[in-house]
Amino acid sequence: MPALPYNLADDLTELEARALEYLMHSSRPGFCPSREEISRAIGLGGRGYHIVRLLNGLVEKGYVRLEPGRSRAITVLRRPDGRRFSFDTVWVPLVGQIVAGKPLPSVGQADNPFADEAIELTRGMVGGQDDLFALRVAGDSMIDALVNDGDLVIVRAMSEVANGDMAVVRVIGEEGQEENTLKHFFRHDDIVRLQPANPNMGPFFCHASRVHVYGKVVLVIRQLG
Amino acid sequence: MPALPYNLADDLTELEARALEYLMHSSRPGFCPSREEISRAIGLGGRGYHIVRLLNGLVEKGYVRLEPGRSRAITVLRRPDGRRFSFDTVWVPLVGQIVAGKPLPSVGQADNPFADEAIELTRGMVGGQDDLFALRVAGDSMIDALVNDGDLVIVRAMSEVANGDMAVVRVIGEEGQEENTLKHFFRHDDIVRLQPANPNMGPFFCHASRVHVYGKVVLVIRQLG
DNA sequence: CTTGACAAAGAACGTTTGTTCTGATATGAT
DNA sequence: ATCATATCAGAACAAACGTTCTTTGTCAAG
Repeated sequence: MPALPYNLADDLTELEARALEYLMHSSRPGFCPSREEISRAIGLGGRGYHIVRLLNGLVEKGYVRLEPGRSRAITVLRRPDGRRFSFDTVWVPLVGQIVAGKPLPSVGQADNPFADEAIELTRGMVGGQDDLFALRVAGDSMIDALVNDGDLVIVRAMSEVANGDMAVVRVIGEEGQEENTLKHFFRHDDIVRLQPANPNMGPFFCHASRVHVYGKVVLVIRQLG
Repeated sequence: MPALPYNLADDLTELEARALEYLMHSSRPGFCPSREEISRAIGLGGRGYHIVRLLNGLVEKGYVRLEPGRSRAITVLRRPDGRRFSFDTVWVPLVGQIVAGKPLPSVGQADNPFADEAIELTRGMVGGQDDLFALRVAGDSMIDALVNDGDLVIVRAMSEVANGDMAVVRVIGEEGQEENTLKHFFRHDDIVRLQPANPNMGPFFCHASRVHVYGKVVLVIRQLG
């Protein structure tokens, strides 16, 4: 039995902890173990009264819930260390790339090669937030936001963000050129200050009418390997 | 029947789509519907041959998987719009902070204030990898790796990494001082080249005996919102 | 109207599952 | 050694489950 990566709550017996561990790691949609399977998994046999007592113990201590009258219906509520357990994931559509010089693709655009892709995240990572979309960063033009080529940026779509939020914005320059960036957003009356995440770099100021906000950056994910 | 928030794949019949919709939204760890429940949910009755045909259709089209010989064992593979669907998550223990000047905490250390924490990630994000642990970055000393204060670094524990991998390493200086960094790792005979992720910064060379590898960085996560 | 094709529902059957009762084994106190 | 207690395992039973066969109903073509 390998060491667990966390401390066990002290109200669990050895067998209860093993059963809970097994349930937590094996239970998924489409795979709900029966009592005999639990019994075998923790080194016991059969499906006799000992399993009934073991599961009742876990129920009374608040670790699992049994659906009465259903087979294979055991829901884990808390982990063996007592912390809440959930299995919630959300799918975030990958709407396209973010490139410094090009406009952002819109959701549901017909000719978007990314339209079919989506990123699966745990709900714990994005909170209960709605209106999320993902962008793949192309090029190293946003390196001052500590975001590099290939990184994923999860954005909550909103037209106005709070001061200090990291925002995906489009800046229209004096000569009409346009650029997307990721910056900390501060607005003082009609002047917007865009502050790079890299503390070694200075801010950029411009008039609010020249800044279009796509949304607030919720998460940056860099997959390396 | 309310409108679905996406377009249905055109290889699904009306009933197949309804059944898949029900499976996708009801299936969770601890709740796996039986065939009769599916039948009732889509407005039919009983558990006769029509349900067998319906499920076989979904299997043949690649939308679900049935575990042979198990009851209530239907895994959704694709959503009704054809996009991939999974619910797999893994828990990665957060073993502590990574600070430039301090040694890395070890897993299961008794006085570790992070010992109870863990990060839930989707399996798609880390592949099928094992021996993962998470570190919280403290301070901005690793900004040349595009990693800032508060970021989460998911590491696969290994004592040797391949050339080019982003690695968590400990460098022992000439005067005995030690430092943790995140760098791209290259080894040429006994000389190790540590290359910052930021292309604007130059490499660092040192003897292999002065570099201790903790593992390979698999994922960097920055939560902002 | 008749026929054939198809889908849904019901019946029959063997297996699985959960529950409960009972027996076997181990442990500890006296 | 004896007894009480606790725990695991097996047997018995009823309900649930999946499979297969059969029946019923619907619809379109001839």
